[in-house]
Amino acid sequence: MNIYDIAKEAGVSISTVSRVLNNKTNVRADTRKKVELVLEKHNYAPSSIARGLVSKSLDTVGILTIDIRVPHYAETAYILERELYKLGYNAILCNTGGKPENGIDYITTLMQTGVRGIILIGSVFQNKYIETSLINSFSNVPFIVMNSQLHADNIYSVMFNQERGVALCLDHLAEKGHRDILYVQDAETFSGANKASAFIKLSEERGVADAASRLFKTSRGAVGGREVIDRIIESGQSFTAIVFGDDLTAIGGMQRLHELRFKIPDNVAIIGWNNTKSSTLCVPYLTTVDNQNEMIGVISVKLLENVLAGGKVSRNISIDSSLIVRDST
Amino acid sequence: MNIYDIAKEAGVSISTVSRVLNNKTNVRADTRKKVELVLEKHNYAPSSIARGLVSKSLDTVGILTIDIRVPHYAETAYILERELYKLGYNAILCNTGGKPENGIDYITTLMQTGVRGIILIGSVFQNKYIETSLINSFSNVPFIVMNSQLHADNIYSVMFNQERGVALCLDHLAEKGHRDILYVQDAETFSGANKASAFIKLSEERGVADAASRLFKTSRGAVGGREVIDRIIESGQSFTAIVFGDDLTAIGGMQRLHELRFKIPDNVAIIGWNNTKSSTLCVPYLTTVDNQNEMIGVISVKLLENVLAGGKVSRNISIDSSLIVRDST
DNA sequence: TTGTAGGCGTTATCAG
DNA sequence: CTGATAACGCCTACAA
Repeated sequence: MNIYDIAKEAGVSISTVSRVLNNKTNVRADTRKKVELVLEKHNYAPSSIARGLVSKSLDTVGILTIDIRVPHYAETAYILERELYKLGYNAILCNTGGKPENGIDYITTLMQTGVRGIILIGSVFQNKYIETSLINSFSNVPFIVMNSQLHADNIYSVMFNQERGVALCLDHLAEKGHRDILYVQDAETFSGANKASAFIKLSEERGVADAASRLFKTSRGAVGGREVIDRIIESGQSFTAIVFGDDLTAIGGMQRLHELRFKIPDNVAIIGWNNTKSSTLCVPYLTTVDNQNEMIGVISVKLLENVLAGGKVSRNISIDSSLIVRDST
Repeated sequence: MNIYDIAKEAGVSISTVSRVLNNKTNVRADTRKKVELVLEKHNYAPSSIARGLVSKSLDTVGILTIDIRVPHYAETAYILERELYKLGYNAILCNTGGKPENGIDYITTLMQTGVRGIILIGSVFQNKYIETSLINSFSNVPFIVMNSQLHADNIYSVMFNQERGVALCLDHLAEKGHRDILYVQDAETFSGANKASAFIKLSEERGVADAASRLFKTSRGAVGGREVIDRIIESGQSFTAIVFGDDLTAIGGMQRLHELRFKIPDNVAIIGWNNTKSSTLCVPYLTTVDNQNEMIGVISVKLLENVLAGGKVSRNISIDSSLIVRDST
């Protein structure tokens, strides 16, 4: 069934059918009715592909993530997909595995298929070379970057205010009487580095002498969390509280501390990040930074919508947060 | 840049360019070379949309899931996306939220956009009405159903052998000396019901009197797990081991049991299901049924590939599993 | 208000 | 082996 079949059966031309299909105003009421009847009778839906050939794009948006299996990313992808669908867009999922070359490959394919825009969940790309390559090659499609920052005319970013999150942690811990606070960075991403440098900066503002020595790095996840605890203890660095870059890493850390006979929160206070499901699956329940996932997702899609509508938009949006206090502090 | 521009620059006709683009054999070597040079020079990629207009489909596959935030589904979606991409297909993500009407809506849209096939992760649909509607409306696209069963000419299913999984649990627990084994069903899905009835059947085969009374139901997740423990105890039903339909539910159950001063595995043995990340984030580490997620995903895509290639395929594939024994039993 | 004709970028058919 | 030319299904001037 195509537009010609409908036109023939309704006794009108294809232009008229097209007008009805696209809710144009210049159609006489009874003509419209006549066409609509046929449309409904056959449950007709126009071919997106043929439409796309004219508009040079499909109603799709690419979602790039490093790995949808990471709960935090899945959460975001869910929100994005839901919001996009409300607007009539389908979401194309891409897992880059953290490899820039995969990302480039995906973006190339996405462009070829005529996506309306591309949303990056987190730091899919991390170096200037790729950034520039993006700028030069794909300037005709808007990119929304969540929690990361890239610079080009067609790039817009929605960021969680990491520094504010770190400040909340430090203030909360200070209130609880903690002086020796460590930070564990578990990702070399933009936001990971951001949090770490905020920690150093804010610690020093609060009078900590050599804050950089209170920063430890590890890999994200329970294993990384366990492993870094051993290294911290080995280092001889004193501590009564540890802030982790992600809940899972924090949980791994808690496990290891537990094995080493530390009591949480009596001997050590622990704060996680992202307010994931896991943070209430562990014992004790984890105090964590709410990353405003829902809000960032909704705003990202809204931003894309505005950009596509050609309206004036702000290029960088920053979103504040709160600390969710539970039993680990 | 389109095929005409390339043709002009290479000094050939668009037909020849098309032939080169599609690796047809009937092109003289030097002609091919000439065209390829221009192609590379401009980094040319043909429009998928225009291609789609001819082939009436795009290189996309719809992935329908209830909720990508469920770790088990995210895991599956990741595998599917990866395998599909290897084959040159983009994955369109759809979260139905468990509502059949959403599912219908998504499928309608997907058809309109010309997907090559649709893969359902789990029981997205659950009643005969919708099943029939599917059959009638969308018979021109193959559906791959994972861990659920629907009947129509264009439906193929890849199933984890639930009954075998339950058998492994019962045998393992029997070996550990357990007689009073309960099963907690945490989903009214096809596979959920499947496991539950397998439990009853196998228990009775093993000489349990009123196995049905040893089946409890709750909602999936930690909260459901906690809640069902209270009901079990209230019921007065004796037990020394509990098998849960999902890890998260099992973890909730363990938490509650812990609060009630039960020792795991000394007083109660616990088995989860799906071998999720969470199963090694809890204390004690959870014994769980490996659901062969990876295998099922790979095979599902392979099956779709074969169907699309028009080859002979088996309509129902069943996959066996193993029990991962950890500290909770 | 309605209809006709051309174009969107490919692939496929059929001559040459 | 290569090149016209006609689809594919829709949208959009432009004409009536």
